[in-house]
Amino acid sequence: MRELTRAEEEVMQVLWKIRKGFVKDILKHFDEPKPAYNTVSTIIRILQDKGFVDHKAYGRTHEYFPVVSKDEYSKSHLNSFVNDYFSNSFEKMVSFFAREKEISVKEMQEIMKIMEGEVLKQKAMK
Amino acid sequence: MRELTRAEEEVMQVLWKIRKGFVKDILKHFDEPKPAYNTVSTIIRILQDKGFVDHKAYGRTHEYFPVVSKDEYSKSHLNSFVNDYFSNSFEKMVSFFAREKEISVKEMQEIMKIMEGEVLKQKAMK
DNA sequence: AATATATAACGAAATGTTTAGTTATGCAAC
DNA sequence: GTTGCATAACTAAACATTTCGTTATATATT
Repeated sequence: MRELTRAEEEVMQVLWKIRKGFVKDILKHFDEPKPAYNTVSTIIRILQDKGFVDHKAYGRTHEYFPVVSKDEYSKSHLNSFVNDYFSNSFEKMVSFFAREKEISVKEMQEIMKIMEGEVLKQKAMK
Repeated sequence: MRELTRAEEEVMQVLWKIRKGFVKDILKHFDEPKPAYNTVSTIIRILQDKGFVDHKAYGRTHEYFPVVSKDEYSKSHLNSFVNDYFSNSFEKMVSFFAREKEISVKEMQEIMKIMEGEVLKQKAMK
């Protein structure tokens, strides 16, 4: 999957949040100082070319929506990251962060509970 | 922390791997088609300006080494990612990937073992 | 010392990204 | 229908990144 540049990513984050919208809707969600209308419009056009968004036309105005979901992009992005920084081992990545104490005991236990649930689900499927 | 561009990141990956080296050493670790010597040299200079590497001079030749460790950069990069894509919740990120079945039962159990170890360590410290 | 070699610094061209002015077109208000 | 308004398309300029040829300089070789 192509990578998003900084500006493109910001537009995508808005679209993922609002699900669909016209350029002016997207613009509303930018913090000050807001970029010019045309700046957002151009980025949207690039995102269309790259296949990240598409639009539905109402006469001359276009309502844009994501074609690539935030989940899909997250997945691809994190997989590359884990590949480049943790020799493709998700396990190494998680344990690195556990050791770095970025996550508290409570959080770790919460994660473990979720993972136990997944383990059971997968076993049940056999 | 500043972000690394694509080309910069590739040079850093080599430096992190070899720990220190002259431009020609870095060049050796690139896959074909290798970039020109000067391309790597220029990128190294940019990385020095950005504070990611420094060098030790032996007369006119420079031996380069990372100033920012791979761990530091990983940490900063993943924190931004988790912030942007999982509302800053590491837990959400892990459980998303568990659900996506990107990790096998075996791997999850391994991660759980590591995390249990961390939980115990942290409790012991109290 | 003269020449060759290796290196970093410099400069510049090619490419990619970001920003926004200008233009053309359709729609609404009059 | 003419005017004004909103919009997307087009265009171009500013800026950033990537690539590498050229140059200057130090060191090694003869």
